[in-house]
Amino acid sequence: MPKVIDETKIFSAALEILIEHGYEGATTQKIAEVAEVNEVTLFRKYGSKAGLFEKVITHQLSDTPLNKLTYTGDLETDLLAILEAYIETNELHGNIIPILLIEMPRYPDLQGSFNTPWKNLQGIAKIIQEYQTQGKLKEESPLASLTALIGPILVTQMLRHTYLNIPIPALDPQAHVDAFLNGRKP
Amino acid sequence: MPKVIDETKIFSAALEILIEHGYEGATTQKIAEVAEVNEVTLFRKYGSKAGLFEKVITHQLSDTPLNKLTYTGDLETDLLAILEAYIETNELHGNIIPILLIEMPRYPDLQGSFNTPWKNLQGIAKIIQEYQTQGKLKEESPLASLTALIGPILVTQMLRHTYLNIPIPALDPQAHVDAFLNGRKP
DNA sequence: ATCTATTGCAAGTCAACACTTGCTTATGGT
DNA sequence: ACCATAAGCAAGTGTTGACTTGCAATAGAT
Repeated sequence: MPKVIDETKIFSAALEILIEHGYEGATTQKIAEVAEVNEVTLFRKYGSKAGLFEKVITHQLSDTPLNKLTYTGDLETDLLAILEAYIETNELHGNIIPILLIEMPRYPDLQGSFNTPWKNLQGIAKIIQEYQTQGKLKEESPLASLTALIGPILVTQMLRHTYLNIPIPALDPQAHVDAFLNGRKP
Repeated sequence: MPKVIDETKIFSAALEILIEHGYEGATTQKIAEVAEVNEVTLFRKYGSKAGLFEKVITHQLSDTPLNKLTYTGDLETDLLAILEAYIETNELHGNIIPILLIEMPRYPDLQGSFNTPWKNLQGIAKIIQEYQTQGKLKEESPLASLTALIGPILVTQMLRHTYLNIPIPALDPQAHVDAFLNGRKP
């Protein structure tokens, strides 16, 4: 009955369910229920499920800690900031990055939606490249450095989300940065 | 009309489709079509879709390069072998590890199926632990070392499977092992 | 040659999902 | 006070998916 509904509630509900159940599993019914709006409203506002998720992903992922990162000139500080931003993002929306990476190729509808998170990653690659040209970091594809930096956390958190009965130790950002730097001195 | 059908054909078809389309997207129709058997046969032999996939995963993943790895005493050789086994496994069945990691928590049916690949990972952790106790590798949770070793390839290959229009450089195993070792000297 | 187990085939059931339509209701702007 | 707009509600459509059933065909073991 209200004239205007809370769109952010729709967005956060949709993202939450996407993360938990995947794109197929994120049914419009469930989203409507969690967001406390009528299912029909979703179609009237966004046209289709794909249209909804395009807005959801761009909106919800446009202000993660990951795109507030900047180049400071202090390599170790920046690497730590990158790691912690990634961890925080994943704590906010559990495991969103690998989930998008897996689901994207399956559903072409989602392809456009990945532009936002992808720009974040490219921004980080730029920061790394800066340090490379300064000779503070080994010369290699910045994406290679980025995957070396982020890969281990990503896997650790994926393992932790599987709810296996085996305890997965949390990754220590400082130790990881140290190891990364030792391996990547020019 | 034949009396006995080729079960391995069913298994490989099912795994291939699982990888490409996920668990939900791997419909019994598609599997039957690719495996060239009647859909009804699947239900008669395996009872349900979940039952089918339990057999599929244990069978198809019980002889990957990943569980032929052994401790040789030469650290660098073994690390390289681990990396290459992982890469080969993923080339055989595209990206299977992260896909299972993502899909498992969604479908409890799959939980049992992950036992086989999980044992592989634990076997590798054992090898790493051996080198740690010998003082050839930094002491830390073997799983932490393992994720540091495998994480970067896993992410690289996930990115390559997204078919973004951005070229993702392949990871150089030797360079990665070198960096890993530099970072993990005791 | 015969019997039996395994498969194919056709048809169907039941549920869920994306999406639509027609109508009503309330609210905010004027 | 009024009206346009946005939302709710009920019902329905068409499709697809997992799974079932009944029957016919065939190949292997005896």
